[in-house]
Amino acid sequence: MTKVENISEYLLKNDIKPSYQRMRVFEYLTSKQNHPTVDKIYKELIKEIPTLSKTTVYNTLKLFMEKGIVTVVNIEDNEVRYDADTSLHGHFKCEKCEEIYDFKINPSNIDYGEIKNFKINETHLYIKGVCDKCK
Amino acid sequence: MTKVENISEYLLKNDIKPSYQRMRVFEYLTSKQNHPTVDKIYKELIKEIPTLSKTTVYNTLKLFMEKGIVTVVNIEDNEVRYDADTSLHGHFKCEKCEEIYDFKINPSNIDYGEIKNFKINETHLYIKGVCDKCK
DNA sequence: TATAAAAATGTAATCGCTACAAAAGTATAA
DNA sequence: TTATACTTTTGTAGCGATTACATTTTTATA
Repeated sequence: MTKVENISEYLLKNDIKPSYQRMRVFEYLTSKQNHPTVDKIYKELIKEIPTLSKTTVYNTLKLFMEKGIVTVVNIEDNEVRYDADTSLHGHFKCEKCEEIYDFKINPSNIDYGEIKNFKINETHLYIKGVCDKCK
Repeated sequence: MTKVENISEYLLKNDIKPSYQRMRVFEYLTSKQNHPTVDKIYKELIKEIPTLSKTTVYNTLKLFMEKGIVTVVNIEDNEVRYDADTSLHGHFKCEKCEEIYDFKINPSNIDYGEIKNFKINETHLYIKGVCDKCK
């Protein structure tokens, strides 16, 4: 995604009041490319924001989702990850090192088959396998 | 997928003892094309198998997954669905009627971008939008 | 500075799923 | 058949992620 230079402005532009917690959560999402879980975000940020509540992280992510600046990454059925890159791209999860890689998708190469005429709002592609390092 | 004519044989072929409960769960998965949740399977089957336990449904699906005859459909982050069609295909979920449609994918049309050289074990594509009926 | 509104926090409750032990069913050998 | 071991099913208890909700804190406004 295009780098967000000024988080405060970016949130305002998306109709979100830039509170301290919201800015820190968004900053965490954009600076790390690890598609973190709620728990990961909470555990990292509480190191620097000792009063942070997990509920705040949940509330914040819910708001970000509603405003469309964050998407969910559903790769495993027992963990929900979040991604501040809302542009079309795929996710690859290595079954060995558990790393998640982003990869580009050429929109014109997507094969919508018999649902061509449906109205398409979101496209999600994820792949599991073994990455180059672990092969 | 190619229709499973004889469930008992199909399970045996996949190294699964065809108990009554297992056959009924598998039959439900193949006869309905609704990609059911555990709860849906349980609630439907208990009408005819009054002693059925939800744990059995969980155990059975876990076994089917391990043996590779069932895959998970992760479209929503708060519900896990199951699919007895393990061949490559996409899922479309209508945001209005909530129906899930299968659609064919041409494997050669998948754009693996910069992860071409990774070892690919599973490919999942799902799309959200509005179906023809609801447009 | 007072008041109202918004956001953050902490606790309790809910729900899906799993762990585990007991009961029921199945296969095997004498 | 009967005894024994093994597998499967069942029910209960427990765990962990998420949500609901009331309270506290912060921010905005008059």
